[in-house]
Amino acid sequence: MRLGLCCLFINEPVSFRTTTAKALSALDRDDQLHKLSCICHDNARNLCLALEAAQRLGIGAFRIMSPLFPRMTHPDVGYSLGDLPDGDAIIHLFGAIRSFAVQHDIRLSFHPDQFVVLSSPHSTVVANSIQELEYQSQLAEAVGADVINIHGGGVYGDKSAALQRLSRVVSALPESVRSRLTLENDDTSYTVRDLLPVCQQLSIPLVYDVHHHRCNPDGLSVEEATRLAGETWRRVGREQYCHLSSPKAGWGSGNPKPHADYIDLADVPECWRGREMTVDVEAKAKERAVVRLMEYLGRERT
DNA sequence: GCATGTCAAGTTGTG
DNA sequence: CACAACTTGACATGC
Repeated sequence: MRLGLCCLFINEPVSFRTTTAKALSALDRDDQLHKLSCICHDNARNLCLALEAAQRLGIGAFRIMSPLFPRMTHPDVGYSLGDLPDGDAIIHLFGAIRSFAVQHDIRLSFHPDQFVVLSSPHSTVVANSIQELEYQSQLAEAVGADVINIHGGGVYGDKSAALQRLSRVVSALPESVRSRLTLENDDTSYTVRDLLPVCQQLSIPLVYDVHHHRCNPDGLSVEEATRLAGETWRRVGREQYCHLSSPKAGWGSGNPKPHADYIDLADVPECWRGREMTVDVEAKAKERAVVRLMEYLGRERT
């Protein structure tokens, strides 16, 4: 089991910067690009630091923050890598990141946020989503990330119609996006059972989030969901990817959806132990939670 | 300096 | 019907 960290560290000196469209809009274009260039360059350097820290801690995967290049697809202040004064230096850093990740076998992924909705009935929402996916696939290509993971999106009162729209949009995506795209079961709308047919039909792997499955069950057992999702990965010859978290308020009462600081060992499925797979740890205590889980699992084995 | 409100985008579910 | 949750800062502003 390869354990992964999501986006941030709490104890390591790694931080990512961002900016807002509003702040940028007060500047003229040259100043905008200068500011963005500094931020992107900084973020690329911090991504190097992140991978070095991950390697040192024995973390085997890292999810890269969506706004690594903030506001890149914004209609007013958007830009491309070539527009940035430090573009060449950034490309150089990306090459270094890529080879470091390969050398130390750190798997990289992207997880666009909730605004990427391919099942939407609104064509502008879908068009913006595709543009965002193209941006992320460009970065993914540059740093060697093999996964861009998204949710099914909204239901709009008719799940099968929404799934049909999703299928149609996914099958028409550019190859640079499609070859990395994965679908994940969520905690309100789309379950493993809902997404499996789409994934099977389009040869898109399914990221199995066991916490979402427990919050939003579909009749499949954890073992069945793990196996069925695993087949979508085997079919494309890639290592299975799963997500894991523990409920902040426990399973007993209240809302189990918010994530706890650490992973409760009891929430790690029995059938995952010793299995060849990547597991992103979604926990508030970030790298400390990953390290603690590694220690738990290691201790358990002896 | 430090605290606080704000930030592109979508959808669902709750109060 | 309005607003928080998702997930979470970091930045900009104002004291």
